[in-house]
Amino acid sequence: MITTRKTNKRQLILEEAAKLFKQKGFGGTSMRDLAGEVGIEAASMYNHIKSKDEILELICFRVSSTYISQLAEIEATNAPYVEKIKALISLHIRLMIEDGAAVSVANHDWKYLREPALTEFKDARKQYEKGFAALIEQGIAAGEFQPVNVSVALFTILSAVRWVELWYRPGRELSAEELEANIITMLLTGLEKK
Amino acid sequence: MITTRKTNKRQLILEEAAKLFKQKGFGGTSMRDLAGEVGIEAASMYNHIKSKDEILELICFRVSSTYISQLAEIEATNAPYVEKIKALISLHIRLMIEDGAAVSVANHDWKYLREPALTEFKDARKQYEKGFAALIEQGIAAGEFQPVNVSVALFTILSAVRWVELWYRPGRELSAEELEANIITMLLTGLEKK
DNA sequence: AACTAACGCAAACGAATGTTTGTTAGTGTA
DNA sequence: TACACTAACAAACATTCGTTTGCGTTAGTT
Repeated sequence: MITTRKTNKRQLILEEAAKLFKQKGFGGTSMRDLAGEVGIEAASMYNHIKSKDEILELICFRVSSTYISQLAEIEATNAPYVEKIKALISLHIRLMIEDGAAVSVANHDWKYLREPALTEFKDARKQYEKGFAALIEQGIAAGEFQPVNVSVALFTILSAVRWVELWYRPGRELSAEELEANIITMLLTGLEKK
Repeated sequence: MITTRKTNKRQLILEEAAKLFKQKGFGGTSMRDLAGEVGIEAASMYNHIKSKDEILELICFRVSSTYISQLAEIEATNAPYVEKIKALISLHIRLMIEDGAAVSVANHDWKYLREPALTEFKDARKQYEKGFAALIEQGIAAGEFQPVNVSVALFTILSAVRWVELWYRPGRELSAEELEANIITMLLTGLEKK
């Protein structure tokens, strides 16, 4: 029988940590809490991870690098800018639904990262925002979008997509697809009837 | 000379607490940190406040009751629903700019409230959201709005208005009025050019 | 001048924190 | 059989936390 040696317990710790950090915050989650969830003692966790800070770093950077690589893929297509923005909104919603705990942590607890990880993370986020903003800017230049302030458009979209975390639960009123369609309608065509 | 006895130091504590909680989170802010900011020792703060929890409660409920009373005023007018929604968006932006620290705390750290305050706060928020949602629903029924999903519209607006906290600093590119106009355009008429 | 209340401080409290240490049982390999 | 490695544990570590206690000082009141 194959043992569970060289196990994926490290992965389990990261998953449970993301859930707890989302639920109670980084500072509000003790190593003993986390260990309890994993099913071992707090001391035993140090056989699998270096520190509590390392856990936070691993979660945050996995999320940020996912966003950045997906942005690059979308940038590389030659669809209209409307479609690129739709794809980005869709990416955010899908990632939030599939990996909500980790995304939440990257959204809220990144500020507890220690240097140099903190600066690294902020740079990565800025890089992502720059790329996203550029697509909006080019879309305006191409006549596909209204000439709104680019920062306002960018942050409105990024924020609007965050509440999915607070709201979405599997088996709720709206399916993921309907949810996505409604948010895209709201952001691209607005609330007001013309 | 009028003394500073029976002083407003309690108010000062609350203001500094809001700033620190916003900056470092409730759990990340120690009473010693806060005392340092106020200019006294941690022990001395207990001459002015009952506990750290009380500070959080005072901040959160001041914000929530402001929102609720302002919503009631807007509900009472008989402007078109478009104007009511605009007024609500404007309220959120203005409050965030004028009292950003407290609003931030009420948005992020409310989950550290202890019972029964926690339930009270959640009920207040739910009440506010219900009232807001009703205005959107009536606006749709009146033919002023597109028939989007009401929850999606509500949370998109509420979230979109939150990023002002992360972004706005006095003396930045956009004035408060321009900012407000841009966000309203984005939310009511959408990004896409028709 | 005597009293009182407000307000500050230093010191200490127990509890909880992240982490280290020493040890042990089990497993794969030579 | 012998050795190395993995992974678990209990116990203890120093530090930090929110808070309490006791005591001094100051300022307004009688």
